[in-house]
This record gives sequence, structure tokens and C-alpha cells, in this order.
Amino acid sequence: MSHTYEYARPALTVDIVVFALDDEDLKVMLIQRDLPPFEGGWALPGGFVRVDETLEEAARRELAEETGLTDIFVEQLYTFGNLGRDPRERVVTVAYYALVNLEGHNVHAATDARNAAWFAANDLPELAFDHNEILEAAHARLRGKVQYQPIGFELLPEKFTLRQLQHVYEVILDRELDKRNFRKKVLSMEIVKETNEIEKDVAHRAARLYRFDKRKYDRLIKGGFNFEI
Amino acid sequence: MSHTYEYARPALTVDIVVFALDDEDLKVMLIQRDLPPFEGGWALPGGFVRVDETLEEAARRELAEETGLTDIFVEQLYTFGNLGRDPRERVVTVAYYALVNLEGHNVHAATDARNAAWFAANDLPELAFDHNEILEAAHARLRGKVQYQPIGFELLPEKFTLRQLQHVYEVILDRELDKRNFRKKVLSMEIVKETNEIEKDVAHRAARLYRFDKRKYDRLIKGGFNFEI
DNA sequence: CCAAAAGTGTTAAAACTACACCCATGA
DNA sequence: TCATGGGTGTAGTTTTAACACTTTTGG
Repeated sequence: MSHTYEYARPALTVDIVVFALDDEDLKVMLIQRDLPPFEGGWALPGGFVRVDETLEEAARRELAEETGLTDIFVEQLYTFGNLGRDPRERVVTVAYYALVNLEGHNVHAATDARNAAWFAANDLPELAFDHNEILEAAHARLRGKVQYQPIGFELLPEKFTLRQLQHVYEVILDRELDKRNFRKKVLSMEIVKETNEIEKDVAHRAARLYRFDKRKYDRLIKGGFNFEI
Repeated sequence: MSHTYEYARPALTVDIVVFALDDEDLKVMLIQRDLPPFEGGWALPGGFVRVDETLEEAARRELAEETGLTDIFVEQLYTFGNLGRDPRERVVTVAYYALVNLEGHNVHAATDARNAAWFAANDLPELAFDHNEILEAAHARLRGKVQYQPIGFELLPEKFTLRQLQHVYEVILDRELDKRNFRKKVLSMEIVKETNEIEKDVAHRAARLYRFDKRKYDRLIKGGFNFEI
């Protein structure tokens, strides 16, 4: 079934930059294209927006279809609409970025047999389309936003050590932080709640586990509190 | 001439939230619709994106056509794609916000005879579509961004007094600032350059005029400097 | 008992906040 | 000469940055 319009319309797609963290690096999920253009090349997961779904729904659907990821943090990044960004025709893409904690989510190969893999964010291959540019924008947004919004927690399991949290910031901001000052700051904000659990299976003293206290955070925000790392 | 596609495509538009400042308030430019839906109602300037222009080009073109404004600061805000935001069909809109200094630009009635007018940002009528939501998002972005990017200058003439600059921040942030502390901070950043001119036609001691030093600002940024008010 | 990371305070420097008066100018 | 806003400094407080050792635990 085809559709006819009086004026030409750009195609509308979504693309998603999925970030995750391992012990070393900030990672980004890429999929290998099995169709031209850029066949065999690496690209961001994404696809066409249907007329009966919102933009975020489209992003989540593509993410689920192509990577198996569901129920993760997703936020709109920017809309890229340069001419020629797709060699076939005019395509405007609404880019999203997503944050996921590697331990809690299995990333399986895509249903349509494309290969999906994690790459270090600062050692990326040449990507299809303008996806390097989109990725750079997402990385910049993450660096900026992590400092004044509590999104870093999205990269961690529900219960985490303060060391892990510090690691999130160190990797994203790409600089070392002072352990004592970091703990002082995080604890003084009172937005993480101590649990009675400690980490397991470590070959040294086990650290206490904390949990992000979203209720408390929302309450503080209403009272004019400003999160800042 | 009509265009046919295999799958249905959302229509793609741009809408622009133009902010300006007068002695009292933050103002927003609205146009009165001369066609259904919402005929006679107030709405943001905007229109369809053509397949041969970028999104920002579309925003600037619509702005010029509907309000006469050219060569002003424009930045992408967010893309709104909820179902039903336009009663006729699926329309996705890429929203921009713009900052303009009232003295330097004549806003004339639109070429297509729509009425264009300034409204106080905190006393707006009910707008067409989801334009109240877009406007609120733009307002929030402006409040946030003005604090860590030197965009406040876009609302002022090229040469301005420190009092005017302080006024920009006071109106946007909706709180009073201490004159001495504000001047101390702005001057210590060394991003405004003193001119040898003073303001004219005031019924009291004339204040010195300054000018935003973009070169210096860019240099400082490269050196890791962080603008913050 | 050793290796590894957890956990913990203090001090100096910098940044921020609050605050009041004299000066220059045009009407 | 008066009304209006321009321009200026200081002191107390808070925030940030730098820095090292003891404790706990598993191997």
C-alpha cells in the first residue's frame, strides 16, 4: 500500500546511541549493516518512525528489535537533518541516547541477523552516514548532563558501591576524582541510601552497597536543591 | 505535483520560539493563524520543512517569511512528535528557539498578512496545537542555558551597559541579583570589553558601554574556562 | 601475613554573599 | 538643587581542593 502527498516529505527515522560502562571504558553499541548503503559497515541502531507511534516509542521499538534492550533510560538528543546525510534520499533523524547497566541486561544479536557489538566510545570505527557526528553529540551531552542530573546511576546496577559511582564519573568526565571529596559530596547530598549489604566475591575488603533514592531526590528538587557533581 | 511513498510518512515542520526583552519582561513572538485548525488563534511561527533545505534553514526561512526577522541567534530546542498534536494528521515538529534584540530588528507584519505580536512570556494566551508546551520547554531551556553559555548577549544590542546585562539575567532567572557581585563576576571573567562610549539620552549619569568579546571568550573556552553566572 | 581496596578529617585557598555610600549627570 | 542610577570595597561564610594513614578482608 502506498501513500501520496502533495509535497515531497523527508523520511523520518530515529537513531539511538546506547552507552554502557565496563571496568575500563565507556562503551557504545553498534550494529553491522546488512543492506546498502554502507553494507557491512557499523552504524547506530535505528529505523523509520511509523505514523502511529511517538518518537520515543519508535526509538524503544528499534532498540528492542535490533539489540533486545528494553526498559532502559532513553532521552532525546538532537535532530539531524542535513542534506545528503543519507545518499539515497532526504532523511531526517531524531537521535536518542540511552544508558544501560551491562549486568542487568542481556544484549542479544538482532532478530534480523545483524551483528550487534559494544565498542569503546573513544576508539570507534568509521561509521555509516553521519553517525560519528551523532555519537560525538551524544557523548558531549552525556559529559555535560551527568554533572547536573542524576543520570549516572542508570549505568549502574540498582545497588552499587561508591567506588563504582565514582568510576562512572571518572570515565565519563575523563579525569580522576579525589575519593574523599567525592564521597563527602555524594553523601552530603543525601540522595543515595545505604543498604545493609556489601559487595560479594571481591578479593579484599568488601564495600558497602548504596541505592539511588529517587523519592528523596525528587523531594529535594522540589525544594530548590541543585544536583551537581 | 504529488509524491508517493511506500510507507506513510509524518509531515515535518519547524516551529520557532522567538524571545526578546523589553524594559519589563521577557517577550515571545506569536502569530495569529489565518487558516484552520485554530483559525484566529495564536501560535508559534513555523511551517513545513522542504526536502531541499536543512532544518535550521527551514526555521530561518519561516522566521523571515512570517516575522521579517533575519540574521538572529537560532538554536534547535527539541523535536515534538506526539500523536494527535495536530488534529489533521501526524505532524512532527522540530522546535527552535531564537533570541533577538528588539532595538536592532524591525518586526513587520507577516507577508502572508498574519498578525505578528509580542506577548509577555509569563502571561501567554492559550496557543494552538501543543505550542504552550513547546514554549514552556523553550523557556526552561533559556533559563538553564543562560547560566552556562553566553547567550544572554543575543538579547542586547552590540554595545550595552552592565545594568542592561544584569537585567537580562534578572528577567530570565526571575530573581534579583546583587549589583556589585554581578559586576565583579562579569568583569572578572574578562569576556566583555569596555568601549569608550557611554549611553545616551538618559536622565542621570550615563553608564559605560561594553561589548561581548567573542574572540576572547572562544580563547578562554579552549583553555578550559567555564562560563557561569 | 600480604595485597588490595575501604573508609575516614583537616587545613588552606578560593568563591560567594551581604551590604551602603558617594558621584556624575540631566532636568 | 534634586532625582536618578552609576560606580565602588570589605568582611564573614561557605565551598572547594589537596592530601595520607589505618582498617578490613580474602587469598
